[in-house]
Amino acid sequence: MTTYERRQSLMDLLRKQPGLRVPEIALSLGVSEGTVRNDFNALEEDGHLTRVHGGAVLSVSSNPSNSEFGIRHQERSQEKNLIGQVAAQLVSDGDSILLDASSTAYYLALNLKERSRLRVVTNGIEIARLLAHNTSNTVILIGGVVSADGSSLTGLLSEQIIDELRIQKAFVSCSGFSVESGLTEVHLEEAQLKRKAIESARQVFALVDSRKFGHEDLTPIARPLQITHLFTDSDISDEWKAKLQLANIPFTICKEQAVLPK
Amino acid sequence: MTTYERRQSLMDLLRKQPGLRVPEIALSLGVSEGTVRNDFNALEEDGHLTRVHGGAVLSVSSNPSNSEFGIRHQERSQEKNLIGQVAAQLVSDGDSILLDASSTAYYLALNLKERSRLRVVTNGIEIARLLAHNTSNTVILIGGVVSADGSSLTGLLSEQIIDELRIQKAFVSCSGFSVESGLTEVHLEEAQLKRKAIESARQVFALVDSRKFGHEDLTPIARPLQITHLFTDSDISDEWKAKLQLANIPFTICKEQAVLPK
DNA sequence: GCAAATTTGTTGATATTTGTCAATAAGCAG
DNA sequence: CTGCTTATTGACAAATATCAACAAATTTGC
Repeated sequence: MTTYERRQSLMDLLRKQPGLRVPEIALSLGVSEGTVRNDFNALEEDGHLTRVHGGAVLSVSSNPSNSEFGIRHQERSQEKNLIGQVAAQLVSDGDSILLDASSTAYYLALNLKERSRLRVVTNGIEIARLLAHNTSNTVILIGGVVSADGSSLTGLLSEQIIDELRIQKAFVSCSGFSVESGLTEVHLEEAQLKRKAIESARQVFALVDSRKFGHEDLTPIARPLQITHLFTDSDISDEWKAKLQLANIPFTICKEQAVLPK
Repeated sequence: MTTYERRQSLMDLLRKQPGLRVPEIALSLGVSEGTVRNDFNALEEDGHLTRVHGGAVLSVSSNPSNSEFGIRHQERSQEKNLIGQVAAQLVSDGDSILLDASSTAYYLALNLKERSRLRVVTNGIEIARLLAHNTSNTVILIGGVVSADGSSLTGLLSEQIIDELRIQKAFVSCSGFSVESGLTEVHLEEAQLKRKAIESARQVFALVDSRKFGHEDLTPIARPLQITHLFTDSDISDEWKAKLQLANIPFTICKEQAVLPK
């Protein structure tokens, strides 16, 4: 049995049962636990599954049962919140900004609570409600088809509206990033909207947590040159730092700046 | 059972009951209380639940039933729910319907949970999320400016979209009703949207709780003739019943004992 | 408001799981 | 066959999970 075949059958197994455990698989396939771990890690790298301590489960994106109401606010919340904190410093009272429906943008929005008179365009429902709560803001929610998790809006109906609005600063996330393709997105509809947004905005700020580096998804949404500045977290590898510098993409690594109290 | 599985089942449990207590869970899962605490804390860190002294509850963000943002469901909720129940009987699987952002329409939406393959157009955010949760539905949320209470969308951006959609049945509420002016609305932007909706819909169903009769507000949105059918509650006076009959407006009084197939 | 009861976070011990590393085996192009 | 890359394995150190015991913090009962 080749490596490829083994990994294929692992995925087949995983589709039939909720999770796999390293020792069991090693035993049933007659390979060492180390090999199973290698397989799991390789498959995770390619986005086919998600590792958990002791085994592996289907990755959240291909697991429909996991898509509960607005639940995407979990993974790497620490890092995303830091990115949000730092990016928020670019927004001043009265700015016209655009946020996509990503969870990173949500954390950014959380850090905009103190701002006033913002003019916000977004397709993220939670983001819209959060910022509309401050009555000095004007929040435009781009219309469209509601996603199953009730968190975002997409669709052709929305896009023409973006053309009619003057947006100073666009904050967009993505599902993948590479130096060659820039920002890439796995969801086609999201991608269309983001591309439109990036075109019409004066400045484009990319919110890219370190997990996204190296993944390259189907649809490119912004070439490296279109990115005004990129924000990421401190888990970024030195290798990627070098690559970003070489590609001449300005970036900021968002660290815990304040000393922990006590 | 792996850590992941255990935490997964904790979340499953939590969705079925309002809260979990540490000692009970420890006993029923056969782990120590310290482990349960670890689980709760980890799940809280990821935003899946909220810790309370002695246990855990579903976090506000993943709790669909929470209505932190001022939904004005309080007043006359009994009556509005009845109207919603009865009006829901007009909706069949696969229908194309329009709902406004009123609380009565929200109660109608609550009674549409069992329907499938609906095509829904609305400017009510809660309504959109509620119905989008059923993946067989297609829910279009009309874009626009988010109201301060985060419940509805209005604005010129939205209206052209309605023209492009074929809507069979429109369910609209209002803030006032008189035989002379028909439905009237106090909010100008809401009114514009509703007028547009009424124009383009095959059938128009007015959801008018009895308090609305006799109030006549600034902007007329539908003449009596445009109303296919009117739903109200049993608090309507005999005087108004007569007036409606005289004006030749078909109407239904929604009472408790209405069709209740057990 | 105080004391008892409960719950919590912490600590150290133990068991599992994980990543690393070097050695070996297997696959493959020339 | 030879040299090269990749895959696999066992050994071991680091990380993680669990547990029990205990002190600190919180809630409850009076």
